[in-house]
Amino acid sequence: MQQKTRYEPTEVEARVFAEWVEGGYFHPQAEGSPAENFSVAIPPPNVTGALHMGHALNGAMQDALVRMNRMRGRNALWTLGTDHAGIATQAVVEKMLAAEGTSRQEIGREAFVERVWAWKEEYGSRIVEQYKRLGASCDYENERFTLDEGYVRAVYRVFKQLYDKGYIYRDHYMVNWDPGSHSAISDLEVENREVEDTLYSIDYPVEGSDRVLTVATVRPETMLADTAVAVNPGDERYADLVGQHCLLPLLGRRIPVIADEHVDPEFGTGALKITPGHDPNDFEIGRKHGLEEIGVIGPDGRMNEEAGERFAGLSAAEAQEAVVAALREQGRLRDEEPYVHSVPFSERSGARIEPLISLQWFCRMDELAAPAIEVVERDEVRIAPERWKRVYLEWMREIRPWCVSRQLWWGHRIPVWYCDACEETYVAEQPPERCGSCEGPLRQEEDVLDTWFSSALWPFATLGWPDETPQLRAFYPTSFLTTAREILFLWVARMVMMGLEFPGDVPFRDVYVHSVIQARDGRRMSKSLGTGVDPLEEIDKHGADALRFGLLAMSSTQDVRFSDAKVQQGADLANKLWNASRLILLGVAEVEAAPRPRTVEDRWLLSRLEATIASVTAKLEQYDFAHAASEAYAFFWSELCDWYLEIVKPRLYEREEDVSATLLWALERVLGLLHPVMPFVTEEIWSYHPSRRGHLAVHSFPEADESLRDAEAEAEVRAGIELTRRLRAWRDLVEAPAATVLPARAEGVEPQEFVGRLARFEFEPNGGDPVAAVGPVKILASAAIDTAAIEARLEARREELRSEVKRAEGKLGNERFVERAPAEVVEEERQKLERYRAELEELSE
RNA sequence: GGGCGCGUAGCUCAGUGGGAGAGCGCUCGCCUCACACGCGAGAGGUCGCUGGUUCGAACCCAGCCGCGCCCACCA
Repeated sequence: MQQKTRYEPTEVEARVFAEWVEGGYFHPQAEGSPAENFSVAIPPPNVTGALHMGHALNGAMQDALVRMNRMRGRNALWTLGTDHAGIATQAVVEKMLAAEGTSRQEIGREAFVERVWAWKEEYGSRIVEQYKRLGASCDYENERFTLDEGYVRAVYRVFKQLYDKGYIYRDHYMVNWDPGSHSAISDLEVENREVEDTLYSIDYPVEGSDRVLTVATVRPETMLADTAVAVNPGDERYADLVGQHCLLPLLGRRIPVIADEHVDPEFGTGALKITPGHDPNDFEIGRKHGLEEIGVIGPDGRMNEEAGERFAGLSAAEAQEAVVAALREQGRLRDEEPYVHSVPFSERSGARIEPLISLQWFCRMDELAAPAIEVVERDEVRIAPERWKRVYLEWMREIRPWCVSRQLWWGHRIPVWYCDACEETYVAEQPPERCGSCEGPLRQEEDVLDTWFSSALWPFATLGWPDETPQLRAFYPTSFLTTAREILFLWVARMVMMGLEFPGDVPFRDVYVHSVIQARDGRRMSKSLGTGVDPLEEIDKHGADALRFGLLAMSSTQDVRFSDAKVQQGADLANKLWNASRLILLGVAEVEAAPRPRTVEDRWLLSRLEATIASVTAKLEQYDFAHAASEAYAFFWSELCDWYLEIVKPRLYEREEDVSATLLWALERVLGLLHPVMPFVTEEIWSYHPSRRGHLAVHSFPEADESLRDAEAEAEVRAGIELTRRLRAWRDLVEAPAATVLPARAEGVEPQEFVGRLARFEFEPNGGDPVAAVGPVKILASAAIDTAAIEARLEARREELRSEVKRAEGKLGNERFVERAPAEVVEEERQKLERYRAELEELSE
């Protein structure tokens, strides 16, 4: 420590982390109640994932709270694990197969799933290792995976029970078909983008008449699946046509003209083609009117035989061209114009969603949502910032059935078995041997469950549910959850519903929706845009503590741009901590750390320290990480280092025992206070502290001692600091050489000893004539002072004072202010005015 | 279409009713025996615009302009 004037994080972090793990500090005893303990279930990152800035921020927040609570002596559990991430993981392995010139279809389901497991064993722990780099104090002894054995059991139990309650059912229904991943996806995985398409107007002849109904569409190829034309029931233009039929161009199918409120008479011609098989709105209308549902586009995105010989086999895009050409040929194409509208795309594969009807498994949500709404309304689950509470509630109140099946191979294969012989369906946690009715063989459902179905169970499945484990008793409900707002519905809401339905209690007490860290230029961080900032690179360059401090300091309730300056600030703070600690630890006498105030400055420092502890702690508890970090920084840097250490240096050099004890005490408390934010550097410094009995990670967290607060000392030292500043500014102004000690004489109150020392003034009782006055200090003539500059300085100060006097006079001259403002505000203003006038008078002498 | 958020110093952001702040950057002076990743001193803002409420508005209200996000079934 003696020689190292720089803190080198890379030399420290891996070693310190290993010590923590060896100490077993991250694996708490499963004892006590959830109210006494503290637990967090990490938002499980995808196994395919690499640590990105969102993980790092999220992790820094969780770790700060987990560490603080662990230091407070609570059993603190931070459950770690990964999500099998169906589509993403399957895509990675499919890509590998493609590179080998094969495909999953070629090798078959069983071999494919084996390949994915092999991939997982080899690469799946990458992100876990990356969390360690961050210093995350997760329970690495009990890492979970959403497809591990116990977890699968929980998933099957949940599926079975929801099925038995009648919530889970199978239906032919309109789904978002993702041609990219060849699977249905949920509404929440669809993003709408503005796209310019062509809006085609097509004439549909009315049967037995020479009239036509003109409909508009951006998807003319879907007309092949039209089963009606709809108009608004109040639309007089078409009132007589309702109940009649149109003849579908190209195919000649007879389709009814129906009336439905959904149709906007103002849009286009007021006539709408109805395609229940390929449009979500039309599907609803179709079901309402009992229309036939025809599918002309298959899961492969190609036209099927229903589209007719002429179009079958074409891709949808090709079919569009062909249909338009055919319509034009027949003179049915009335108009085409460019049209900008929003179009659904898959967030997973990026492909344009093909709405189509298919046989899927759904989960009815109304019954599950009701209690999940109540607990949030009653603040049994608190959502912060407050505005997200409303967003959550509004979404929950309009919740729709959840399509839980996915046409993938990687995931929880749906625990349903069919008997082809007698058409029985079995839903079970364990595979049934054979059909109970006909003894025939059973065939398991091919589809797997939506990844989010299993993530929804995360807080309790990781604790051993459905078994009544000690872990579940000790740590469920978990204490809090930090999350990005984009998964509020996808994940958070579903955990609340499942938690209430299965273990029977909320999954967490507090939800903190954190800000999004954008790229430096304000765009979103994204791999594909190349705008991402790699947290591991930042850790390599500046250390994990620096990144953690930076992220917490830049975090906010609103989105913020990634700030290199804040990370640098964190690195600087680590270095400053190191060097201030060197000064203290290498300089102190051999004494016990204890508050031993001898001077007013000691009392000031202790008072400020306790105030800071109280404030920073309160901010951490309120998830106000940014202010917690910057307040701790400001106290340590400015008050402790810039002022107190400079003030007590002479006493420290003499190895005075009082100041030694006080400094050791203050250092211990500062290290403890900062440990949740910067665990590595504080732990490293602690290893040199004479009070050390064990690791800082499990040392007690400082609790503010109100008895050390001292308003008088604070005021007195504040005045001394202010005077020192003014004296320094004065010497800068007259360009006195930095090293020269200037003569001065104090009049009235004698300033504290440190004022002269830190401002480099020597106070003499006598001496010559004063050339200037700074507060109670008369500065005496000396060769080092440029007298011409003094007058300029005086005049500048007088000007400042005149303007202040004028401002205060104006305010106090306002009768209504004096009458209506609170008395103490008016009094304060009066005192200021007096002070300014006095100083002005003094300077004008 | 509905909702939410934001516009404060050159940059990134705090500040939600009583004299405009931080970090970085910039200027000047310092290698003062913990730290030059440092120390000291400064310069720099019509607080998006317009009205209103108030003794008093960056802060509350209304409207407008600009930016971002979420939700939504107008072809």
